[in-house]
Order: sequence, then structure tokens, then C-alpha cells
Amino acid sequence: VSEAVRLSDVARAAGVSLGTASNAFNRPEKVRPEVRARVEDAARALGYSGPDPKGRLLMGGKVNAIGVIHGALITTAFENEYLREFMAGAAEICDEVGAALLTISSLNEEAAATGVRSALVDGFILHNPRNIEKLVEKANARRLPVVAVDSDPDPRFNSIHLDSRGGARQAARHLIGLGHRRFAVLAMLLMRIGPSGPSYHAPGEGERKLADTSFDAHERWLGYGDALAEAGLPINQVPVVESSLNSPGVSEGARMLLDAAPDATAVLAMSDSLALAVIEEAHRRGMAVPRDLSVVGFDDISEAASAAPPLTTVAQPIKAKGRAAARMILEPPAAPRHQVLPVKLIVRGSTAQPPQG
Amino acid sequence: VSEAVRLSDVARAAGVSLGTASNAFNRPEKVRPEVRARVEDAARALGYSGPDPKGRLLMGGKVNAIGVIHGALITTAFENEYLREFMAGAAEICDEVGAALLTISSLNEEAAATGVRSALVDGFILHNPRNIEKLVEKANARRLPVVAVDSDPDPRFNSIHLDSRGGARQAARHLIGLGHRRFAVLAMLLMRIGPSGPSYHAPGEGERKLADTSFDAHERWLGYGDALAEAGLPINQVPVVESSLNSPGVSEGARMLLDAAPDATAVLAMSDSLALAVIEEAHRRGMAVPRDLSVVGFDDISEAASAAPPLTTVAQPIKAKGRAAARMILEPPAAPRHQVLPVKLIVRGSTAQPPQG
DNA sequence: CTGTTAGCGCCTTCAG
DNA sequence: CTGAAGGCGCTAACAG
Repeated sequence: VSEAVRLSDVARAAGVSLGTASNAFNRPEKVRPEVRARVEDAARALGYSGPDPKGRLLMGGKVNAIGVIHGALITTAFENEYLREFMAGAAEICDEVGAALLTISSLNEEAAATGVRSALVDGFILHNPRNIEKLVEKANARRLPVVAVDSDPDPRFNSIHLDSRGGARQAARHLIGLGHRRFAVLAMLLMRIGPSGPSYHAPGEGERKLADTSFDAHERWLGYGDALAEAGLPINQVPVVESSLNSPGVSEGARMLLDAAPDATAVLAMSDSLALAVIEEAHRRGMAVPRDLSVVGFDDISEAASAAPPLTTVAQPIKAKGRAAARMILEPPAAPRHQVLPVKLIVRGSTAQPPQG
Repeated sequence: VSEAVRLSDVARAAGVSLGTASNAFNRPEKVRPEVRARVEDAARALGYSGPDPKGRLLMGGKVNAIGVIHGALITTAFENEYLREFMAGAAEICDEVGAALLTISSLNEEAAATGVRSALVDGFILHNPRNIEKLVEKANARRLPVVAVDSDPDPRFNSIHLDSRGGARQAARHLIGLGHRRFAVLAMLLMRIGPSGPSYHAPGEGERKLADTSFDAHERWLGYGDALAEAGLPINQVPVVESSLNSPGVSEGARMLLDAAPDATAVLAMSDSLALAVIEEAHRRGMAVPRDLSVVGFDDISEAASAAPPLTTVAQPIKAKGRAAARMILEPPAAPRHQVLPVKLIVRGSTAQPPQG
């Protein structure tokens, strides 16, 4: 193993000053072609392949990478359908400008904070993480731009979010319009996309309090409540199961929900993964969807349209959201921007009138 | 916008030396609790959230991130089924140790080279990129460890690959054993997972030369050839279509193949995405699989088992491969290691005896 | 335990 | 175009 060769070595070998060698690499036009060639030859001869990024970095240069914190294991970014599409959107923008995409572990608050403090990136996409203020503060200390996605919008920093409440309201109204009156809600437990199992909230216990404190989940919850209230159905009368989003968790949640609410005619699922799991579980029990049970999801992941039956769901522009987030980091606006993306009910085959009697 | 605050500022504010301040953050046990508290208070007051990673980096510290170059757009890492599983495997290891995962754009050689030269990571997973020697050389110049995946194994650097040839041989033998004699091959065009369309190679033109020069594709091709030769069927007599792996490309490739080889009773597809596209296209033409056409894939992505019909395929341990690759970077072996992963034919529902007559 | 002093590898003046 | 010098922010080594 030979010694590491650095710019000064190359300069010496080429019989050039350090400054000139630097220019030869970074501003080739400022150095005579002949000299440049000499430097390049020397570099090749020494096995030097350009200035080490570490040095340049210190001078305040860009890293050419953007970091994503998504409140879950890195693995999730490659496995969860929704997150994959979001990441793919962000990746599209990175591809356009040749930047790299750093996926940062952030299962717990501490990991996320460490990530924001130490990741070598030009900015962070904070996708609905826990304790976002703290993360933003740490990013600010490093003077790195930040965009909050699907989090409680704060006037002090960039954000992108959806009209989740409106979307959820539409979903519930759709079912009410079809004649449904007996509902069940399958909620998502974003905060621990992990091993923990689903939990059941029985109806009628006064004010309902979900374990998931994430902004988006809460908004969807409120939207369901809006529509049910319009129909004179207090939401605290409907059985709720909260379920994490990994694959075993989702199935278990669906099972628990159908056990807990055997007479429901319609399920409001806060995400498509959850909705698809409910359909699967219903089929397993010999129920037909939508004949015996209507199911409406949220997100419109690509699997939704091709499911059997095709899923009625609230579509959000997942990929566009990813793109918008990445752009916000690559070209930070002068003043904080707050973008809200539209949401739209897509009626497909998983909802119908409730069964007679 | 205030000035950036650095460690020396904190030290001064706390009435401590720079070295002590550094220790307070990095080796807290080496500094009296009382003093440490003073430093921490000062830091808090100034809005300083720990030493800037850029400085530490220069000292030769670890970045705590591993880079992946996969010869395609970053987007692909989140969209292609096979790649997703591979990345998820690598991510699992990162999650275990709290490292981050950097996905680097590498659609063309130049982008890949730039990535290896400038990405801030502790090492690179080179997943079957073009011109791997050059990339390894650049990584060596930076003294960063490297592992080549599914590439031509080179004794000089770490590698992980499959017995692709053996797997392909098994796949073809399986079909031959069922009685098939009229084959078609759907090959993958790894080098441009991009816009370019599929290309057809008519049979009987002497030595066959595929456009895709990737190691793994070639090995699979040789494996098919081995088995066909055993049955007295020269592989240059079988129609071949090469197709890129993005979603429109795959469908187009399947269409072109069935057009070009209408009398084939069996299709050897070099990847599951391709195989599933062939099944879909066959169904579209009113052909039943496996009654009218047998199809065998390669990879055993998770969709393979749940397809209709379930796909007969050559399983490779995709996730384990990702895990092994990440481990190789996080704990580089002293001497180059060359790991070969097993491959295994899984017979499911997409293959059967050829139709009579 | 503390303070001081060198660098880490590079970029940018600034005067020649 | 050159050469020297200063600094980016931090860490490590060593003397107090």
C-alpha cells in the first residue's frame, strides 16, 4: 500500500505551483493547455484522480447530495410502496442535476438528530419525522436548507404538504353517500414502522386519542371525523385499529380490525397498504369486496389501480411531492415557502352500496 | 442570518481551550462533568449543535455512509424490483450500524467516475457497472474499499457474485426435460436501463453477439447455451430479443419476442421482470401459461411467487447479496475476498410440458 | 485534566 | 502564470 498522493505531490511532479495545479483541475481555462497537459500527465503517472473532495468541502463547497430523513429504517425507503414512490420522485430531480441521494437512518429521535448533525449533504428532506423542530434547529446550526414534508407546516421553514383532511373527508363522504352507516377505521402508526403490533381502540370512550401523533395521520383522522359528524355519526363511536406499516404489521392490523368490527360495512383505511391488507383479509374470510365490505384507501400507490378489485382511494401526487421536495433543497427559496398539494378521490371498484338488511 | 458559530467560539464562550471543547463533545469521559456542562451550556447559548462533520472528515475519520453505484438512474434503485430488494438488503446492514446509504447517479461512465471520485462515503458497492476497473482504480486512489457485485470477479478486489451460468443452465435443462425443443430467449440490456427500445437477433447468423456486455447477462446466456447444446440445440438457432429493464421497455420486449418467435413453446427470460412481462403479453394474446407457453425467469423477486401463474424461476438470494456487499464495505477484509452465492431453480406454475402436436 | 501546537487537503488571495 | 501564506473546522499529540 503506497502513500496517499495529494495535489501538492502532483504539482511538484509536474514542476508547477500548487495554485496552478489546483486551477488545472478546477478552472482549466485559466491555465495554458500545455501546462495543463503536463499536470494531467503527472496526475496519471501518480495515480491521482482529481482533488480529494474532503479538502474542497472544507472551503464551503457543495457536497452534491441531498439527505432524506423519513422516520423509519433505511430499509423502509426501499420496501414501503408509498415511500418508494416518494423517493423515486426525489431521485428524479437528483438524476437531472447529477446529485446523489443519501438515505439516513432515523428510526428514533436520536438517530435522526445524529443524522442531521453529521450527514454530509447540502440539505435535508424531513419526511414527517418526530420532533421536527429539533431537527430543523440542528440543520440551521449547520446552515443547511430544509424542507418539511407532510409535517405540521411552520412559517419558519419550507414545507410541502397535502390537504389530507379534505381528502379524508371526501373519502368518508363518498361512503356515506353510498349509504354506509357502520364504519371502522384502520389508522397508521407512522411513528414506529417497526416490530410493534397493532392496537385496538374500542368505541365510545369519549374523546379519542390516537397513539400516532404524526401530523398527517391526525389530519386524516380529523377529515374522517368531519364527514361522519355531518351524517350525525360521532367518530368516537367507530372502532379503530392503529397499525404499523411494515408488511406483517399491516396484515395483523387488518385481522384485528375485522375481528373487532364484524358488522362494519365500510372501512376507512388511512393508507393504501392498509386498505389492500383489509381486502386481502376480507377475501380470506370469504367476504366479497365491495359486495360485503367497502374499502377506501389513501395515497393511490401504483398497486392500487391494479388490485382486485381496483382500490377506491384518495390520490395524492406522491412522486410530484418527492420532486418538489428535492427541488426545494437544490434551489432553496429566499423566504420560506409552503406548498400544498392537491388531493383527489378516485372511485374505483372497492366501494359500493352496503349489503341489504 | 448570523455568522456560523464554530468550536473555537464555543470554547472561548465557555472559557475553555479548544482542545477541551473538542473533548467535551467527542470524549466526554475525558473532561470533568462540571467543565463539560459549561461547554454544553455555551454551545446551547450560541446555537451550536456539535462539531461540524466537515472538519472531522479531514482528519481521516469515517463518514458513516456507504455509496452504491448501480449503472442506472438513481430512480431505478427505488423502482426496479430486483434492485430494490438488493438495496433493501444493503440498507439492513446500514440500519444495524447506523450508517447511511448514498445512492449515486451512474447512468453513464462519466457520471459513475465522478461519483467515485467525489462522493463522501466510506466505500463503494459497485453493482455491475460499466468499466469497473476504472472505478476501482479511482476508489483505490482515495483508499476507499470497494466490492464488485455481479461483475467479472477480479482477484485484485472484493467481489460477490452468483453461479449465474449454472442457474441459467438449470433453467434451460428444466424446460428441455419437460420436452420443449422450440425456445426463445428474452435477454436483458443492463447497460441502458433507459429509453432505448429492445432489439431482435434473428437465429442462424453464426456466432451470436449480444449488445449487453455485462458479465452477468453473458453468464446467463452461456448457461442457456450449455443446456441447449446438451440437447443438440445450438443456441444461435434460437430467436433472441434484448430488452431494457424499465417498465415500457420490458413490455415492448415481450411483444417483440412473441412476434418474432410465434412457434416457440418455451421462453427463457433472463430476469423475472422480463418473464412476468412475457406472461402478461401471452395472456393478452389469448395464450395460456403454461399450457400454450412455458416461461422461466431469473432472480425470484418477491412478485414471482404471487404472480398468476406463479413463476418458475432461478432464485438468487437478492437481499443476502445486498447484505453481504454492505458488510464487505463496513468491515473490509484484509485480503480481497471473492464470495459466490448459490442459485437454485424453483419450479412453480409457469412451466409445463409443451402442447401436443 | 488543560492549553498549545501541528497538521488533515485544499482553495484563494496577494504580490511578484 | 508563479510562489508563499493564510485559513476552512476540527482532532491528536504533547507538554504543562
